Amino acid sequence: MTKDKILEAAIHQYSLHNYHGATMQKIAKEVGIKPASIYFFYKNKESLFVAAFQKLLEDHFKRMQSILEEVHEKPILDIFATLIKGTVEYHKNNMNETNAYISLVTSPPAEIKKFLHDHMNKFDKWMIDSLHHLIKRDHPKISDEEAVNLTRKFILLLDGIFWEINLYDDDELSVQIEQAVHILEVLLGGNYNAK
Amino acid sequence: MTKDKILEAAIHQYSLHNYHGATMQKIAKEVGIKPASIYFFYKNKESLFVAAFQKLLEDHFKRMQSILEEVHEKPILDIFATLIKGTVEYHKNNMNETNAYISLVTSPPAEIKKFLHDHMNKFDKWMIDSLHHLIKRDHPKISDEEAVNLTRKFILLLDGIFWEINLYDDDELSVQIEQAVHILEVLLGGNYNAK
Amino acid sequence: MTKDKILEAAIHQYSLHNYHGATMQKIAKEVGIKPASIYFFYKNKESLFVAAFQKLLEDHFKRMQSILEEVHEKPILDIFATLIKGTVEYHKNNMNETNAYISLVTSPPAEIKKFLHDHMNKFDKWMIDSLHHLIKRDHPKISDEEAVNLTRKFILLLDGIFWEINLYDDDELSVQIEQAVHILEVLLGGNYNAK
Amino acid sequence: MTKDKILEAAIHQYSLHNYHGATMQKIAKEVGIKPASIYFFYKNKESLFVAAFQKLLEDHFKRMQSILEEVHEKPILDIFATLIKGTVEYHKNNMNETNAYISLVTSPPAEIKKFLHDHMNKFDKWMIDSLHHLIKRDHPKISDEEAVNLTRKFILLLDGIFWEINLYDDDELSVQIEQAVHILEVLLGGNYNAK
DNA sequence: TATGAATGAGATTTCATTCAT
DNA sequence: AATGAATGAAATCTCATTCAT
Repeated sequence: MTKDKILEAAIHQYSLHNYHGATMQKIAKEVGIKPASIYFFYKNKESLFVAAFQKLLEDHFKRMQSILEEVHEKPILDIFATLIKGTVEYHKNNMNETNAYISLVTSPPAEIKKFLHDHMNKFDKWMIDSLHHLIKRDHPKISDEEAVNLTRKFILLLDGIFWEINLYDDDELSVQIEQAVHILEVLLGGNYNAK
Repeated sequence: MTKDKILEAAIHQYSLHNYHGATMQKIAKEVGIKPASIYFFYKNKESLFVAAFQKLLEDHFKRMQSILEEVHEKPILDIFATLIKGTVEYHKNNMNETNAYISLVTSPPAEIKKFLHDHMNKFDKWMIDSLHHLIKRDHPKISDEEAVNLTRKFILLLDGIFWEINLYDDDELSVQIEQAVHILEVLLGGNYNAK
Repeated sequence: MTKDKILEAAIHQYSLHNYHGATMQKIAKEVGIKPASIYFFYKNKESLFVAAFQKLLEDHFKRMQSILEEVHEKPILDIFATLIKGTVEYHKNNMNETNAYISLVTSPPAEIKKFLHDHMNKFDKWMIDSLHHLIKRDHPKISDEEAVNLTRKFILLLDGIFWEINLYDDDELSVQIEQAVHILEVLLGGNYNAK
Repeated sequence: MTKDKILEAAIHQYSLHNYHGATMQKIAKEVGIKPASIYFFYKNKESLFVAAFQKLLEDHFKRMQSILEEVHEKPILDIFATLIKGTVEYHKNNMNETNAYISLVTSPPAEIKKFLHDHMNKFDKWMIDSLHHLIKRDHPKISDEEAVNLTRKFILLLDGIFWEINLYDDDELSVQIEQAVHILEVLLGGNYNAK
């Protein structure tokens, strides 16, 4: 559908050139239509990008949910590792969207700032709740506070890996993922010297 | 000096609006000159931004070096903590430059990509070398491999915190910094009898 | 059609002010549109002028062909005279195009140099072939070499007249045309003292 | 002297890009000074070019005079031939100035039109007078009217050759010069028993 | 649904010129 | 005699948008 293709092209162009550089011209060209035609589907550039960003964030959220769903029966360390690897894999396979997502988070256009903040809260809450529940399932003796802190540490590591997707090539990134998993192992098991 | 003021204004406008949104008009206005005057100092927009980005990366590097210099006599855990806090503090105090730095890293203009990559390599190499040396100083029994891995873990945590500067407010960020320091403590065997 | 009107205005402005003086502003004003609209039809100034110059040269060629066609049944001296007078008349009536043509030939923009050279070759070849054939028709005893040289002489005289269109007013030019015709008469007939 | 070098650079740039394209920037660069420095010597662009064009026309005139002076003792046909060859040679060796001269004649800037017209008249008058006198010297029987017409024919041929300097390469031009000389030979009765 | 044609606004850049030094 | 610094004006071109078809 043309409307969806416009959305995808908008995200792609945004990932390449940011808001001001993602021109209606370039978007239209990528879709194979004329700029005037975009206005049949979207009122103007701003509303096109509001729609594009919503799709972007929702896709990202859904993806994270589906990863968690797939692995939620495994032990918590496996879940952690799978989430990290799944995140990396997803972003490697969707660099367009990921770059757009990063640009969006780091310098959101004024119009979408509120929407973005709400989304982030929802996402964080969901992840903390889900992980907290799974930690307690596997390690019933861990206190609530410890479980929360462990979740926070996991998110911190996930954010570190996420940022490093931009900085490192595949091999270096694999090493960093190992480091992250190893940290979680230590935190969960205490069998540090066992490694 | 006008030339330097132009550079700073370019970075500021870049942090606000990215490359295409940082117009010569806005930059000139911020400096208090007319757009045409910029061309006396810089051949064109591209070369202005190449100069701006070089300054940005060099400033960032120098700042990290000076933080490390200030604390290098303390125990390694303090150094880790200070580096993390110093990084956060620096970025909080220089949001212009930080946002510009992030935009630059996530979606660098084609012309500066090589320069950026070289800089990143230099910076990483410097940080790994410096920390490796300090870890061995305080924990002489740690093997080279372990020291390298510890450094990598520290960088991973630092990257996580760095990314979260964008996402969290001050209080939340403090909590995350605590988590990071706690992880490093654990890794260094602080409250782990296992080590 | 707007596209054609732009072309004509470009030629006119070029004849008045040369390439750098023929601004998009002036061209648009002459057409009755805004400068930005030109870019709907032509990618940029350069490609507009490449198109304009092609039209210019083609028009000139076609005109010369049609003159020759009209008179080719008359005796060769009449043909010579008609070609000279036709050339002058055409240029007097199309001073825009003629001035543009001269500017083009004397200082062609780099982009059109090859096209210009090819055109000139084609034009020369056509004129020499056509005239050679007509000379032999009327004066079968003239050798091939003599016919070629006579053609060359005619072209030389035509070029002289052409250049003098710029220098002389109408009366002076008429005198010069007479001189040219007289020379051709002499060359063809040898009855020099007859005049 | 800088003032003269500016003049030469102005002519050169004019020959390359015409009035609007010959910028103070380019002229200054060719001289090796800064644009602002030109204003020490010339009030503004217009007065610089008035001076440049005067020099151009005077140089051209002087050159023609000196050629004539060198050969005025030879027979008239030799004088004709030498003038033609001298003109070509001069222009081939001074393409900068020649192109500037042609541009000037074909599309003079408004400010210099009067000066140009006066110069042309003076030049023509001088050439007609000089040649008329020399024709009568060698061919005392030729009537005044015939002498005038012969001079006109010579000028016509000279103009033809002049225009062809732009169109033909060296070899082709040599052939055309031969044609011109041959015509003059015929007109002077060289190998025509009819006269 | 889609486009051709057009435009106002504004972006980048160039240019002639000025003026203090 | 020459320049560094600056600017108003204008040139080229882009961009979001409109509207009739």
